[in-house]
Amino acid sequence: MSTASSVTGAKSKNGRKRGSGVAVVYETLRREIIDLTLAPGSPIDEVQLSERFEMSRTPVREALVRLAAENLITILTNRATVVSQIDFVNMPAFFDALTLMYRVTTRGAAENRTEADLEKIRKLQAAFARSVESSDALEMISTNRDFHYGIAEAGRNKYYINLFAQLLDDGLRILRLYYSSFNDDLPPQYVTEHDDLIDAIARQDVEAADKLALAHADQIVKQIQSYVAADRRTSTGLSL
Amino acid sequence: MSTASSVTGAKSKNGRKRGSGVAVVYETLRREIIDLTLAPGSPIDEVQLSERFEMSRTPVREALVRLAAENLITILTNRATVVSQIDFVNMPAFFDALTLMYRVTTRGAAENRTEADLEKIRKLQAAFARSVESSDALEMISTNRDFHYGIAEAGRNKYYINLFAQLLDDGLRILRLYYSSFNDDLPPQYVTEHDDLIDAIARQDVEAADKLALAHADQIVKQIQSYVAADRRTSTGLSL
DNA sequence: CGTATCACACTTGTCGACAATGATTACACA
DNA sequence: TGTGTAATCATTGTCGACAAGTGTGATACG
Repeated sequence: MSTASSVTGAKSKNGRKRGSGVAVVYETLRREIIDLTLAPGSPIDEVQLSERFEMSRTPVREALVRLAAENLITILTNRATVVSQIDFVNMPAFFDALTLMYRVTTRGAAENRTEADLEKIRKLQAAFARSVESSDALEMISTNRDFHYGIAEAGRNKYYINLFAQLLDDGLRILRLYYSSFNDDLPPQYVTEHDDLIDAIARQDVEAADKLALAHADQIVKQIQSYVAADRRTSTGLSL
Repeated sequence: MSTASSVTGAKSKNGRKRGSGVAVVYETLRREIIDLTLAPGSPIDEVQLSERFEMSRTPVREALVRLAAENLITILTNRATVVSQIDFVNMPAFFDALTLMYRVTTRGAAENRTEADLEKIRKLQAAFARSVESSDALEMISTNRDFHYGIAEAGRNKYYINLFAQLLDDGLRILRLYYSSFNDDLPPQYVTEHDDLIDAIARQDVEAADKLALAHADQIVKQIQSYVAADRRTSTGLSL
């Protein structure tokens, strides 16, 4: 091999493999949107992105189309592309769907989990517990999401997994928006609730898992609601 | 206005408005895939499509990316793009999700329906009844889908609406695959069940609506299962 | 001083061409 | 005759450039 770029495999002059460009842009932007690194409403400039990722506008645009399909960005034809706003109007629908998916995925996990699933879920829970101990709110949000996503995967229903992922990511944006509010008072009972959830799944007690998931969901919904209610920035039309 | 193309609005030389190309390709292909005009596994050629729709490959590719995001086509990087196969392996998950969405959307409709919703739903049901009377199986499948989608819209939960739409479309492909099987024996009780459903939604009886939706879903699931069970083409590994 | 109109600049949508990758075919050798 | 290899071909991924809208700012007028 004579090209001076890397050890692993054949790459083109840009240092990328042929079809990988879109994926990089897609995943990077996706992460940044969910992280709120890109604030809701931020304009997205194609040329700027193509310069940043060192590729032409074509693959960038394809990545944007994918993000728009997931409703993470909004493409205004012939006008501009912006990061999608957090939808406070449909909040009740969001809570409803989130609660249902918490329940259904947990039930599914209790029914279908393998030993390997349990092991993975326990690892995710350990990561969550660590973040709680170290009072790292941002890490808590993220590991909590991963924990429940892991449970959903054990349920093995791709329809539920996909919808749940979307809901969890939407929730991530909301929580990060308010994360400073709960920087101090961490809810340590979440760790216990997670442990109970794992127990129910382990002994395949579907009904118990369902009840615990419902209670857990209610808890989370109420917490988010209290943040939103305490913040009247978006609800009132009073600007300045 | 001096350009010699049309009356309504300014169009470019192709007779299309600027950002509309992608949408046309997307919607046309989407329809053809769901209609099984494009059979599962069919290869999709970009050049061929760009000739057919009289535009360059770029907008065609963007439409394909959107279709791939909905899992209607499968893009094999650097290789080929094909119409996604109907997934018989995940059939149980499909039935599970379909049943749940039938229930949840019907409940939602019972809770939130307006008079305008009811009127629309009744019209959709009338269309369904007409197709049953005329023994038009393909039309039945389609109007039945529209009827339940209309109910979902009355529930006003975009998360449920989106998932349900995906499930209904997946189901459409399966039903069309087997539609010759029920060309003769039409299930007339479906019309009655739909009427009962409308009644429950009209008087906002959530529990009754739920029960009816569940029974209706079971009915449909069993019907599909019987088609699939009667056809061993895909299940057995015996080729030829 | 406020408002309507026009021209300019900027961003997006589309195009045609080139480059890279995988499949196919022909061929050589065992 | 079967198998491994190399060249050819078709198709996809990417690029740079052009065209068509939109927003903005300057200018003229009331």
